[in-house]
Amino acid sequence: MSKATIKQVAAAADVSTATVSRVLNESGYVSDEVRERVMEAVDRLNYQPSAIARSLKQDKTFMIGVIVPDISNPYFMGISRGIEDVVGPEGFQLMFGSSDENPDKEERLLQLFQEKRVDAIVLATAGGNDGTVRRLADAGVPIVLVDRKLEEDDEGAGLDLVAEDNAEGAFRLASQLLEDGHVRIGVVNGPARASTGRERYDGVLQALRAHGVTTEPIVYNGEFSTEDGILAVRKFLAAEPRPTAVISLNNRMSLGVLLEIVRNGLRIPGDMAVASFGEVEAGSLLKEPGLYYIDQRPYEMGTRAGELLLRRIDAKGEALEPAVEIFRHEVNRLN
Amino acid sequence: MSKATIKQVAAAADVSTATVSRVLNESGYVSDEVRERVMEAVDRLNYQPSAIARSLKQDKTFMIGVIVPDISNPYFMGISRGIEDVVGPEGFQLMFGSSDENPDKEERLLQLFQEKRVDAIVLATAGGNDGTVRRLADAGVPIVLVDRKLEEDDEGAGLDLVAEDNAEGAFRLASQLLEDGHVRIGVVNGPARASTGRERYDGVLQALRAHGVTTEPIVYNGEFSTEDGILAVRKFLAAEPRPTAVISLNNRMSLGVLLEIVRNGLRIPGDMAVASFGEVEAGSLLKEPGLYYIDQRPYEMGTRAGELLLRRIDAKGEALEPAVEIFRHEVNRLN
DNA sequence: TCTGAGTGTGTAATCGATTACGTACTCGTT
DNA sequence: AACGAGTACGTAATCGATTACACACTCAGA
Repeated sequence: MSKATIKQVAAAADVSTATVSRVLNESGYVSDEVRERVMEAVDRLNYQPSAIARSLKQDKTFMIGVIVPDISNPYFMGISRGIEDVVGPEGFQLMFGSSDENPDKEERLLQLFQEKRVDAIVLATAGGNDGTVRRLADAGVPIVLVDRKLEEDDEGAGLDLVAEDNAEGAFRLASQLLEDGHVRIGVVNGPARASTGRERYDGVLQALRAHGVTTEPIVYNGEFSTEDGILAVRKFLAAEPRPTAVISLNNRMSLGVLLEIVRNGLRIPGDMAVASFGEVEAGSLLKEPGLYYIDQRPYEMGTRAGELLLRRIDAKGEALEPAVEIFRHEVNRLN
Repeated sequence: MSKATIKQVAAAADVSTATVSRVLNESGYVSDEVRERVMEAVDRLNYQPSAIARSLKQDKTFMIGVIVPDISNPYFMGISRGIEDVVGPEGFQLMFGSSDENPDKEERLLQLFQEKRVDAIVLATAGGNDGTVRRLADAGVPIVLVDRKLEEDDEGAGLDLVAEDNAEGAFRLASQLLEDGHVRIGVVNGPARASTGRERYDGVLQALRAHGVTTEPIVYNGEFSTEDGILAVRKFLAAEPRPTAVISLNNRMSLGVLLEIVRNGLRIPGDMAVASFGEVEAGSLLKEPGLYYIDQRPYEMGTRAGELLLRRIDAKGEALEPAVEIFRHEVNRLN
């Protein structure tokens, strides 16, 4: 009862495999009578063509590998949805891998995807794999970078790139706190491997300088996890003198920041002001309004990435000049 | 510079393709000298074997299809992590599909996964595809149901099943509210297609009966989305008489419930008590403690599902008697 | 010396599709 | 009547690996 092959269908319908293929793909000429015989055989045998065999012959898998640092982050899920909504209608299926911010795991995924012969790769890199990425690109695998740049180069380094204006966003976010009179600011930063972390932190420093603040900010370096936000707040609360505001450079960490501040019975922004790069879905559960945040547009970034993917896949390896798309944003205040 | 084949490697190392294959798979005998020549050719040509070709020959893709109703729900992400942590070390890669609670989309995914010849399928069904599921199972595709049963049958219907004791959990959850003196309770229910929705709602009804409550609960039927929680609360607040407690039968909807109650300036549980089937990650952001919830154990469910998968894959189509695993839980109170 | 087990390597079939090419028939045109 | 275009279908090569089988050689034990 299992897996019928095209040969069996051909035999059952008393035609050649070529004809069966023609019927199923609606290519070439087939008489109505034969078509019907084939169709009948197809669903009598419950035949499902093997995408494996097809891919081998056609050198096309209709699969797109997506590598993100944290699959449970709504931000990356948003990007994925955007990609899928664009490439899905063209017949492509996404294949996910989460690197968990771990460059080694990311490298394994890149390798795996190449072996699986995905038609293209979307990469939000955890960093540290410039060499592997370049090898793949040289081997002709279409690659679109999202959210994060490679380490070595400041531009997409010859690859398509869809990212955000991190420095500018962080600058504005920090400026808000500064204009509210905060001077001692705790910064919850991500790993230096991630270009987003580096750029956003630079933006904060620039804002401090622009506002004539010379005291060094107190910094916590984490891995973009909720737990990191919690630990950062603990560090800040124990600091002397204690900061009056926290700026968190990633949405997951922001949630941790909020949870820990609330757990300590402090009020936001009364006792501790908070600014977040990225929205916190449940932020409105807070007692009082006043949370500053930058709302990113992951879905739009995803659709744009999807378009770039299709463009590259259509180009079939021909050299295209790399597209770079930078999303800008505004600072918002909750409620 | 692109895609070298095993034939090119063989030529470069001046051996047959069989020998190259033996070197790469460490099977059969190969002399040290030849092995070295081959290895050298492999990385000089930057050769990556084609998983496509291998899969065709070996009838094994090392891919496991995972179909969930909502990929952005941390609950299903937890299950997925559990699965991955068990099957990953055995060389399997997960391939995701989100049905968005849509039976048609789910059917397309089932079909797609069969064509891609995944080695097994994990299904948290949106409902309405009993026929297709059974066809796949008959065709020899190992299938493990998680979280939700098929519609027709009360047991796994001959398939492996990892689920929760929904009726019991909902019974306890509702009982808490009842014991606190609530009589008018708003129930935020999911679609009847989902077995979880049906069973949990039954549990609530049983609790009402057991506590001698005869007034009909006021019910909102949604699709397990956050938006549904919001709409449900609007309905309840407009009802006359207004319920004093809400029980939400799914974590996503619970978040919506909390958000909308807070948005209306009401206190939890003072003005409106809330009980949730499933944890709400950011629940602790609430002003006051008092949220009842059942904490599910998606990760453990995932690992169990992973084990069942491996068992079935190892069995290679031999009939195994179906395993059914039901997780039970306790009611907790936040803070 | 003969035998058989253990090594080392190549030849060719195979997996399940697609597709280039060839053949044959039917018409309408000139 | 000859020709070319359009229609209908089959044969066999092909994609890139794995693997059954065959062959050849080495060496230890009888």
